[in-house]
Amino acid sequence: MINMYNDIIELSKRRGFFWPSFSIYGGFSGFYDYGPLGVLLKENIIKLWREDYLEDGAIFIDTPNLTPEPVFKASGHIDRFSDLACECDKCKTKFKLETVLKYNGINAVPKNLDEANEISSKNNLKCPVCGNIIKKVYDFNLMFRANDMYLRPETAQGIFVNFKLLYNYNKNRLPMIVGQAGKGFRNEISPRQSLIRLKEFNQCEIESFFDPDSLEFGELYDYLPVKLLPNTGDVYKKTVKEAYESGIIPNQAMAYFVLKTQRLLNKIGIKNEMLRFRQHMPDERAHYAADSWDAEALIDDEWFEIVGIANRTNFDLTNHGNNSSESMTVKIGEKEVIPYVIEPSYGIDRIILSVMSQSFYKRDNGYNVLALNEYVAPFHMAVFPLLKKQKLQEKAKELFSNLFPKDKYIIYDDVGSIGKRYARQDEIGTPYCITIDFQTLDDNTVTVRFRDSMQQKRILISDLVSQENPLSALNALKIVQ
RNA sequence: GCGACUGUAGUGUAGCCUGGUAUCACAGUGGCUUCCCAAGCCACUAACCCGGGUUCAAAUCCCGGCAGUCGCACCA
Repeated sequence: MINMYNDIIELSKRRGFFWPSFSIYGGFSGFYDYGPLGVLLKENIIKLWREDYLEDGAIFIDTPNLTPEPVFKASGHIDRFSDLACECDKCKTKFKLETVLKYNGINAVPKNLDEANEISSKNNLKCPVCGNIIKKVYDFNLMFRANDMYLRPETAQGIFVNFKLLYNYNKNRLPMIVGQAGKGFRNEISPRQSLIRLKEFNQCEIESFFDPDSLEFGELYDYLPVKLLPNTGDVYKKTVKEAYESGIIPNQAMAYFVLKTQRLLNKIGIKNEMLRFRQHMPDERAHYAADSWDAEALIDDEWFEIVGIANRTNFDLTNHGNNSSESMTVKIGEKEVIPYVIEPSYGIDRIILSVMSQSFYKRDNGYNVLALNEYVAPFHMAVFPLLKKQKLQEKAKELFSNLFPKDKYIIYDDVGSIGKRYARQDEIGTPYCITIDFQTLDDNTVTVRFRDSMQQKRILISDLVSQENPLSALNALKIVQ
């Protein structure tokens, strides 16, 4: 990695997409702020996600970040969302306990701290680094604790604990698709790479509930072939539909969400050739998952997980049913079942970084361009007076206020020269710039300048402001051009 | 968390070795210019990561902390 990535980090800070949090106090790793442009970009992405799932009849909720202990006791996060770890007294190196056991030729797999301590006291565990005997064994949980509560490591549990209310809302029908956009928190040991590994991050999760006997949803349709890496080691480039039909993706609902995710990510701006789906190896899966496929995006030359699509079976509902006062059983016809869950979980911060990185390029003259598409670009268009002349400024402001009621994502700029303003908009991804010049004062025409081709076209102001949607008028103009 | 390297205006940097409070560019503000791809000129604003030590004097040398990059480990 690191070429384009560095440019993105620098651009983001300078222009206001994102930057490290709390930097006036020396910084604090694992936390990032979204700036004025980043907020717009993020909201646009979440909006695409929400609208895409509304198409499937999804419903959405919003639940607390702080969550009481019993919820995570039931979900398995208290016991299993942690690593047994140990530390060498002498050289202070910390290890996963598993690593030290392997090093010492011990095959036992302790399930909890008691078992781990027992193994540790019966064997002399040598430190792989200095050879000293390791005594200190402890449990490192990846959740943040706040008094007797935990900050949720995923938004999903907020949906599971509300299953019955949601099911009732949904008129007792399956499949049921429920989404939540919100924050998740993980105590990462070493946060790295800006938005890639954050301690506090943005998630958009979908929990889709099914009759366990029919893990089927929607219709698979033909779409672009995409790289698929099942855990057999094979590599395919196929449409998702073909992958399902040839058994590479094991169930229809999983295939449906892989396909949906591919299309959504493409729409957001992840390039299809820089996207792949990789199935987890069995030992790689989360404690709740029976099968998992990650969508991975290419940033420079490294692949990063941006979406995880997991088959959670009825693991969560069964556990909440057993540990709470609520039964999670539903009646379908004659049978009583606990629904199965397929979960596509979107890491918004990573998606943002991927989109920016994949959209970024330098022109021959060295100037930056962020070729964001109109769905996610913070601003749709910019309006300029050619010069800082009162008559041009007035005319430009007039055009701005006529366009604004129809599209709020417009920016007015008269700072610096016209060339600088074009360059500035290129760098923040604005697809169209509209310039008022001296000719405008005579014939009410303006120039429209296209970000990607840098070409211009002159049109009548009235042809633009008479449109219900000026952006689509500009899109049409681009196609004609 | 370990190791190596690093930390100077909003951004990117020079200065650090060989101590004397800081260079340049871009961005920003004001002014002049009929100027369509980061134009020019003038003026202004703006920084030595934090703490301690050595010294008459520390951006510079020493120690500690914090943060970043890379490598190892970690990534449910």
